[in-house]
Amino acid sequence: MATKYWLMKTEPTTYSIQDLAKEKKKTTTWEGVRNYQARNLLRDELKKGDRVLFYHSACKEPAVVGLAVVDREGYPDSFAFDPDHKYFDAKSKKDKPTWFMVDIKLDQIFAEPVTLSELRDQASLKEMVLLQKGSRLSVQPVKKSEFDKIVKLAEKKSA
DNA sequence: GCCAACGTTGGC
DNA sequence: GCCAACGTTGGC
Repeated sequence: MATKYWLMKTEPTTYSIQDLAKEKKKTTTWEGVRNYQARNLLRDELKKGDRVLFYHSACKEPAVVGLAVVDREGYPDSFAFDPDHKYFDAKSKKDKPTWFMVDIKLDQIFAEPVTLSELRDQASLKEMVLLQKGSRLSVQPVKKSEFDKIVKLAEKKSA
């Protein structure tokens, strides 16, 4: 199976790439996705070894801040089963879970994040899901060419 | 803090 | 099945 490429959004005030770097094995569960389109991707499409652009949203400088790798493929989001947790969802049953999550592992933190406005400046990135009007999918597919371009932009900035 | 865009809910 | 009301996302 060919490696696929994804972009995953997080609000850094909730969970940042620096938080991921502090994790014992630099891995974390990616729980709390409560959107069906994103759920389908987590459940069916993200495969171990797939590459991830780690994106900070709803902050001063929205940007791709680094890279991660899918460490565990989709499995039921157990946070949905905990009535005391903010991600609890009574509709999701253990024998028939509504929501799924993956685990991801840090690959690298960019020395210089690639900002949203820099992404918009690139003609070759015009078709990125992230840049489409009204797009707010928190897990979204990325083309290999887009992924490679962004890694190159990050390298260029920190060179 | 504002507000456009989108997703979900629920009455009918 | 329609659609208005509401809640959320996320850039600015």
